[in-house]
Amino acid sequence: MSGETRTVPERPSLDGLDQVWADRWERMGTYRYVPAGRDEVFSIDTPPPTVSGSLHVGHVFSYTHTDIVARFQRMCGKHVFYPMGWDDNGLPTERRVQNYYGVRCEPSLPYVPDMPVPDVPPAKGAKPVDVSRRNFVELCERLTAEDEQAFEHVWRRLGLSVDWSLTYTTIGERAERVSQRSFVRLLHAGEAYQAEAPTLWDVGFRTAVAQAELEDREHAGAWHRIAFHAGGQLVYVETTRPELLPACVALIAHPDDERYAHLFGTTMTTPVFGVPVPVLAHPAAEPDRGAGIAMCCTFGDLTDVQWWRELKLPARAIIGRDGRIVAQAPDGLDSEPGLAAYQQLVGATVHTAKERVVAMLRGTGDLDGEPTKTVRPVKFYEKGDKPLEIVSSRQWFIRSIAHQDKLLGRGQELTWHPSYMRARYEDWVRGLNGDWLISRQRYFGVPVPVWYPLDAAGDPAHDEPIVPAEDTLPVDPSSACPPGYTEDQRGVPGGFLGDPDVMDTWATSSLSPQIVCGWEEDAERYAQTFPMDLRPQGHDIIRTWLFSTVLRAELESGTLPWREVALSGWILDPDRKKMSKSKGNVVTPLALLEQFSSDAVRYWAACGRPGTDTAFDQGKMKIGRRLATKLLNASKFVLGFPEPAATASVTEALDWSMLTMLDEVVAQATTQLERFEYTAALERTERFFWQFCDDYLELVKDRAYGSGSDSAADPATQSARLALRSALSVLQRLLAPFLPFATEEAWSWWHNESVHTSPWPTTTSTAQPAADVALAVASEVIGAVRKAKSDSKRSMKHPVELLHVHGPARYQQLLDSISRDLTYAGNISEIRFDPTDAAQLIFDVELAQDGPGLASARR
RNA sequence: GGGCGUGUAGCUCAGCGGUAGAGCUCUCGGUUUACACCCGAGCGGUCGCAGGUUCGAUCCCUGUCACGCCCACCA
Repeated sequence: MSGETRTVPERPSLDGLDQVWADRWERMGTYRYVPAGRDEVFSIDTPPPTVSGSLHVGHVFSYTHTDIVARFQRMCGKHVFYPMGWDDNGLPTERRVQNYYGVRCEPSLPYVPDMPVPDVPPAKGAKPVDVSRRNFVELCERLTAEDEQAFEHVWRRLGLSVDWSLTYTTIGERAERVSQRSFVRLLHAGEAYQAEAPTLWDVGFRTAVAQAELEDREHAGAWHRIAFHAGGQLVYVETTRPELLPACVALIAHPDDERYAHLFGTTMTTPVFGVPVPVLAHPAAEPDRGAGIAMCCTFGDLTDVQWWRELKLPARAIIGRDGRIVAQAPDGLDSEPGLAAYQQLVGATVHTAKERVVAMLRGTGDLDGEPTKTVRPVKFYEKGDKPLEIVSSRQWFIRSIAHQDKLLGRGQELTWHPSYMRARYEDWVRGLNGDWLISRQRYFGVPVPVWYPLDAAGDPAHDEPIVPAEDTLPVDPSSACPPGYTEDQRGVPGGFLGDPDVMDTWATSSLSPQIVCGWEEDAERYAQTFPMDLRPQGHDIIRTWLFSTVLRAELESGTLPWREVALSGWILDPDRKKMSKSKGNVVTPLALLEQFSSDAVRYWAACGRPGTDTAFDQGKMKIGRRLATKLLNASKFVLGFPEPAATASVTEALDWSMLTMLDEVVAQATTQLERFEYTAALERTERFFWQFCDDYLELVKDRAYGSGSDSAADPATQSARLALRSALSVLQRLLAPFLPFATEEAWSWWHNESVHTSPWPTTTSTAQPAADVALAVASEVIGAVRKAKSDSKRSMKHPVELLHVHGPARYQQLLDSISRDLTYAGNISEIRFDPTDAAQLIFDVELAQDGPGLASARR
């Protein structure tokens, strides 16, 4: 026995149920994972929300979808493995900690044990306080722990049926160990490697970023038409980045472009800086763009990188990691006036350098006309606020290009909800243009677990990394020593150096299945839960989280990480715009849950199908609240009738009919939930439930009360009572995944155990022939009677003298069998049936004479 | 430029080969002891547009327009 039966209240209410049941579920361990064989387990790879602020309605929306499926599977007898995770790793946390505590990470500083927590909020206008990396990480952990508590509170209140004892984080010890172990193995397998290469670089965060984290933004710029020289000959090039002129290594036009064909193979000189550069042909040059001839710089964009690589051009990098022009003039720029010009740019930002170069071009007369303003898409790091530069640096990569075909195959094996989302994954995999860059020049993340020996000159041997043994993980090479070295050898010639980088968040969160399933640490659990059953996630992170998780599982175990993936849509505000904080239209989830009740908010969420963007709609929440309240009232009403006798059986056509219809609802809802069509399952169940309340309950009331003196013995009364309770039991369970609080409350009025661990209803009724239409016909009759009364503006209680029914003879017997219920529900004195040739039933309703006499309705 | 999705009642959406559906809104009516956080009835649509297939098309095909999203291009 896991709970106490609660009594049916005088006036059932939703208010307060959320808290009562959330607490009780925790106490009773209702959602605790109970280990079982793989076939009996349903494991869910929950997306760990980023803990850098607060949850919003979009989270509530998508996590509810997963919970509905989890609850359904649990009731179907599955041992549901449903953990929650927190993504506290990475840049969003760093940024938040910087602002919240007013600190900045300075890796060169020593660790200060027991450092006092900075004042919160920091004094206005105060300069950020520099703290060591380890102290910075401690502050990150401190702040995320607070946020995680707040998040958990919301999730419990929403009624997510997660097992909180399984909670993981993406920066906890276990996650770090898994992340580093996988990295070390990939390194040994040759699937992880480092390379010095041009990489996309965010100058604000001063870190490399991956292809998957890019986004295009409209950025204002201007076309500059500048002259290149060869003897007396001029060629005009149009560029939006004149500041890169000193980084120019070639001029490039399309091989078929006759305008420039005569120049291919010749050399021209850059204006101002006087550097000779070759004129080359390459098919990536587009004759229609600008002047048709491009200035290739190292590096202005990815096309420059392509040309540089394929045409084996020299590197003349001029932009440093801080986004400023580096002091060292590039090779090839060696003329007196060229160097003098370059000196004026050193230390300048890209923006300032551009102005200065333009001024110089004006000075030498090499700027043709005035710059013409333009707005064009420019690549940004999705979390950054300055355009990305391309900087050459040493970085770690995981091979993905080599596995493209295999990854496409995995995409085919995976079941997608909705199925068309597969196309996005395939587009992404086909469009990969490089391996996955996983190293980041940041602090709060899982460290790259390698050291490098230092040679006699103190230079690191990057191609001979010292890799830790797996049983020593996790390690932080910035504080731990490699085997065979002592700490005093750190950074000295002949000693060692730790890799200063951390791995990108996705490099760890892509291992969420391995982290939660106990990979390499709990063989039993791993066998029970991996590969997992379901990955729910947003469609916006197919190219990041979904892709990278598939890749990691492929590399680690040669399998898919899960069987199915369910993509949720966006929440749109009522103006059909995506809801976002910046627009100020975000409502806090807790306020909604309090205002409408958790069940009501869940109902709204359940109305959004997988992959479909859904409007934020408080009207839907009101309807959900109405449904939940109705369930309480209807349950109270049904349970108010005496229990059916032990010998009771369903004997009446109307009761049979209702139960037969309900059977069909069960069958459909079950199939739909198995297919993640929870919206359809809810709609189907809800529609039946309202017919059950509006028509069946009204029809059967009198019979269930038992009007005669010996009512309890009347089989018809017993039939009604039995049918009512049977239907109620099924309906409460069908609605349980959607409205866990109201259903649990109403279920507790007559059961000891939780509805959420009760078996999902099955189709069991032994329907009698022709009984299946009785309720439909009865509803039709009642509808006609109600319409007649409504048309003559009478109360529904108003007596009907005569109900005259015309129609096919086969309805005679059916009408007889339900006439008792009909006469009560419609307050009808007499029902007369006349067989006719008509295909349908026709009703003449004769109201009692107390004013305007006869009304009739035809249906 | 490529791909995907969506266009059905004022609103939110279901239906996807056989006489247009639900809820909300609106109008009218109802002190019916499960529920006024309620109940009943009604108004409301050439199913984006144009062709085609079919006995028959909202549903299938082709084209087209509009909106949204993803990807690519970014000299």
